[in-house]
Amino acid sequence: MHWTDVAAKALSHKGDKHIVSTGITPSGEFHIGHLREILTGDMIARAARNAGLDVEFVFIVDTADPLRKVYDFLSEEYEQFIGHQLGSIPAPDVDGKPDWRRFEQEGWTYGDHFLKPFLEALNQIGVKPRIIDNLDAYTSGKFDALAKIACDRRDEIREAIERISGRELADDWFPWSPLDSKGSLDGVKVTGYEYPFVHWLDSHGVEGSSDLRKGEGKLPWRIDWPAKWGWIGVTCEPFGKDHGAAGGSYATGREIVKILGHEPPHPLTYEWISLKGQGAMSSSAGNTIGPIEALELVPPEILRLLVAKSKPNKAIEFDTGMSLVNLADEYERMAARDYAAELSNEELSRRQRVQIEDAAGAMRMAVIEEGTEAEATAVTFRHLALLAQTKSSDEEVWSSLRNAGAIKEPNQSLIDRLMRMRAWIASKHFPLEMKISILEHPNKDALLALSEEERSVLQSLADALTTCKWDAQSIGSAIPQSAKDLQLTPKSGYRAAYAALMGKERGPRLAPILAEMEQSTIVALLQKCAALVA
RNA sequence: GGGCCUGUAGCUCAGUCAGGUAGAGCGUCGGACUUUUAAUCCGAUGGUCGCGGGUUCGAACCCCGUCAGGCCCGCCA
Repeated sequence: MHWTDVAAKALSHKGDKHIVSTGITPSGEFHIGHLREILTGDMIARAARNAGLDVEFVFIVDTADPLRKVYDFLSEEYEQFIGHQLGSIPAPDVDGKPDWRRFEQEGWTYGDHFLKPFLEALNQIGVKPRIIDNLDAYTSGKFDALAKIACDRRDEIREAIERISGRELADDWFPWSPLDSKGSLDGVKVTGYEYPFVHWLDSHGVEGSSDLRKGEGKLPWRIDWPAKWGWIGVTCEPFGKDHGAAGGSYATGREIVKILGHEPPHPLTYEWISLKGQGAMSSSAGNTIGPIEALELVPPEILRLLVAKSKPNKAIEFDTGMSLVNLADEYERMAARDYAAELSNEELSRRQRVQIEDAAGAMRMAVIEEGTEAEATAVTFRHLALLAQTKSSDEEVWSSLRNAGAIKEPNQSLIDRLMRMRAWIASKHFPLEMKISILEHPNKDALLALSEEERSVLQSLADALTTCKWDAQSIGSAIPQSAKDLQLTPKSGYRAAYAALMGKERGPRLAPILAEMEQSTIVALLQKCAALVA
């Protein structure tokens, strides 16, 4: 059973109606690590719907969280906003300075700034959650009832946190962080509580009262989370391994939510996504890849497959080089399989059956449109990479594929793929290994690796290409013909050509590539090679 | 200090919850395809299941210990 189906089954034991929730703090650029959070939730929701449950998927944007520090991409002016809520401060402009104009005229906030591109990415990748703005939830009173319970029963909550996390809370700890006279959550002392007011004294010496009903403050994270579960009615939530450890916020949350009068959601802990060779992603270290950037290179269904095929507790290494090619080709192979037919084989061992079911499950989760069948495009990533590099216009790519019988007309997903392929080739991420290049000088080692017979073809090949018409078709027949003229197999001709022109044993189809180059350059290179081994 | 996760073929991982002859995909190697040689098809190759004990007729799986990597117990997907 695919991991999403395991989760769906667990949910079905608890009831028919479910709310799967995810949440992210928009403190900086979103990266593909965040995509795992939201895709994990989306996939569980899909699987649960497949299992006949009534499921809603929500995404909570934690705009009530404070700005922790002045990040590298922010100007010093943000110093004044430390401790202020992300949904109530201006967004940075291109220079990292607060954009007051948009803030005042359009209400464009820091949270909006980072959320917007992420929502666009979600749209592309087929995730359609109900979005909850956490700051709005506070100010509109959604947290009121549970915040009251938390304040009333603060001793029980304090005891739970201290016991489970093993840390000691300060004497003046209080389960509500009021906003101070300047709008900051930092350095505020709670001096008293009479519902609906929490009285406070701030770092400027100002006293005031925070109204729970109006969200003039927020619950600290370890209570904020279970309170969300409560008022939204969350029954399932995936979260990163940081929250999942013993003593972590899920452990305290599951007890606190009971104090608040609700049941804890079904948990699912997932591992991080890291960038190959660079460790965990972190905005401050600058080693991130944004969802938008990733989607410029990778088709969305392939990004989904990456998450779907890995069990949540497995760390994922994201790599924009060769692994991406392999992943994309794997998608094509998996899309072309007939899982029902494979499973109808009675002789399968339990192990083989599980592997087929998992592959089928991963493909169900990979498709963008829920409930549709993955469609194989009949063109591998490798082949498309080759065509994109040798054909300057898209039409030439399609006509090549038509001639090969791979397609009749390109469908939209193939058109998108070619567009992304071109972006990938132009980017720094495109692997050298995939790059097509014709040698400038003979590669002696490659020539010496040829057999005597193969070497003897070189001269014949040089001659054939000197006289041949310079188009793909003529070149294509000249290569094998030059070997046949010597009573050798076409293979010898190809091997000689690859060694001489690319310094490799094999490679992509040569004719169309050569046709794009100068005949005299190619012939000169072949002559040199022939002379070298003569 | 306490706890969680991970360690299985060259690589990526299933299989561990319900103990019963070690499984996939990729790669590699070989063959086929007499002009599309990064393609496709067929076949083969490949593992002291991190290590050491224990329980058992039988352990990758359960128990104890141990090593390595990652993470949590302030904030972090």
